[in-house]
Amino acid sequence: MARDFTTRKDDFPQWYNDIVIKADLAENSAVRGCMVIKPYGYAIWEKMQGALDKMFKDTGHQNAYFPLLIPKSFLSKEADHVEGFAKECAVVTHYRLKSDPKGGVMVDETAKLEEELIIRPTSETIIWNSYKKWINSYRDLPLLINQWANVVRWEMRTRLFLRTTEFLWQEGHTAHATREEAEEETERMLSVYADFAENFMAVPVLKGIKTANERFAGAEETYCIEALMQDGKSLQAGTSHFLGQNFAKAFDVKFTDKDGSLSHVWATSWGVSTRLIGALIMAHSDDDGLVLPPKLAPIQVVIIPIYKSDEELDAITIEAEKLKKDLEDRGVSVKYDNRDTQKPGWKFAEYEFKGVPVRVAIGPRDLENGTVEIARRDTKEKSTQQMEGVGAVIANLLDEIQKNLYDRALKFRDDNTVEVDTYDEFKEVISGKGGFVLAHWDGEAETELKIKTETKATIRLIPMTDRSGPGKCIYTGNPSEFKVVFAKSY
RNA sequence: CGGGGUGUGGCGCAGUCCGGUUAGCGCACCUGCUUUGGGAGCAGGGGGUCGGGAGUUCGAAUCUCUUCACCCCGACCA
Repeated sequence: MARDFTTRKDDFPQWYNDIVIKADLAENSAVRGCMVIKPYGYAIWEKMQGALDKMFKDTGHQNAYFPLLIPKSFLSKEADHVEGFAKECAVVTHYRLKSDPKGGVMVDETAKLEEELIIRPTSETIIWNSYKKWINSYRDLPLLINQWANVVRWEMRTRLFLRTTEFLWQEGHTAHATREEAEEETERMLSVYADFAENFMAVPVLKGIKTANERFAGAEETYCIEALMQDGKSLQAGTSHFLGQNFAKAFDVKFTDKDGSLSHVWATSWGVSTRLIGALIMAHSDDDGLVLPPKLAPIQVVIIPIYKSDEELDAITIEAEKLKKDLEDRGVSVKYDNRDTQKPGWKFAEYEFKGVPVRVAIGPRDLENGTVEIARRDTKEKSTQQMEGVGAVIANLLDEIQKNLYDRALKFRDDNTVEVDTYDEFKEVISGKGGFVLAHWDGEAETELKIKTETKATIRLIPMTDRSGPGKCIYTGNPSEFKVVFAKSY
């Protein structure tokens, strides 16, 4: 096969980019920093949405939709929040254009907005403005809302899926009567994300708490899941925030409790974005292209006929359609690619690059022998199977691939997670093969920043469980209760 | 916003230093024939305001000025 894209070893960022482009997931658009998500890439997002949406509904949430545009004054109601997002907000200042004498159109300065609108970087403020109206009594709680939306954050540097100016995500926003309930919700949704990452994306994740430096602007506590990519860098795959009463106070959202007392409600927010597609790519794909876990693959099985004459194709099509029906009855998504415009070899390469988990080839030899050729994408193994009963074999194989991808990613993470006790060891690992590095830290934001400046590594999370015993901070030597997880990150 | 780079058929590039027939190559595209179990071969064909503007010159993709766009590296981030 002619190699016309980069390998991971050669240039990991370029490899990533080549996969996104060549697998036809997305491309850069005419708008700087914004991408076009192409049908195949969007199909993956739709699979993610489908699974997540069900998990949200199963945990009692409902979908709603709030405006894209937020009055500028709303953002400034919560001090930390505005400080965190102000630098990356797109602002709408006018509502009309007029024709330009020099040609084209220009902003009509007479159509200046009374109050400027910002394009949502996140929706806490516009949502809490509504919640004020919706919540009066303990009977209105808990309020469990999710929205699927696009948001805009004016980033300086962008990368397809990983960081773009506009991106798609879901944001959950909940209100509760007590701190405990809100904290439970925060952790519940973190578990939902971890469950999704591991069981659908086949990506093992660490769950934990962010340090103050990495905390969401306006949150009291930020929980996260972090996944290790093949280049040894960590990617934040989802966040869940305990917002305390910050937004309730900022937007004056109070409720009357059973005993007649009036108090501010407790809040959470949580989100995952199209960035997950980037995580998927960097966790599983190889030098032959994209590798998709069956549960998120838009096409799980592709059937390719190999033939010389129309008669041969007709005979193969009968078998192929039978198999397709059999698989579809088992809930498997199948594409029978009988295009005469591309050759079999071309199709093999194409679907391989697009990460289709299982390929079935049927040719004249198979018709004679009552067999099919099956190739799995994850290991590149090929085998010949009896046509009889092959539907069940393929269904099992899909499960096996799903599991294999997870096991492989978990092994990679285990192989790339080390504990260190000295700063020298720490620097050696971080500047070397990377990965997750567990080390003692004294809990000071300043220490974390110094380590970041010197090594580019940050604390990805503070473990919630599986904590080590006490020790001394690798940087300052001050006492530390347990080790935290460092890594370079996306 | 600093530093670097690139703009030439749909995509990727050569040509630019040192100006000179009709601006070339690969891929893709179209037609025909042969092919089809890992990106087929041969033959023929179509497609370009050389990013825009101004200038120098007998003559500009090439030199000068100007302008626009995009990419990469840094500060910020799901």
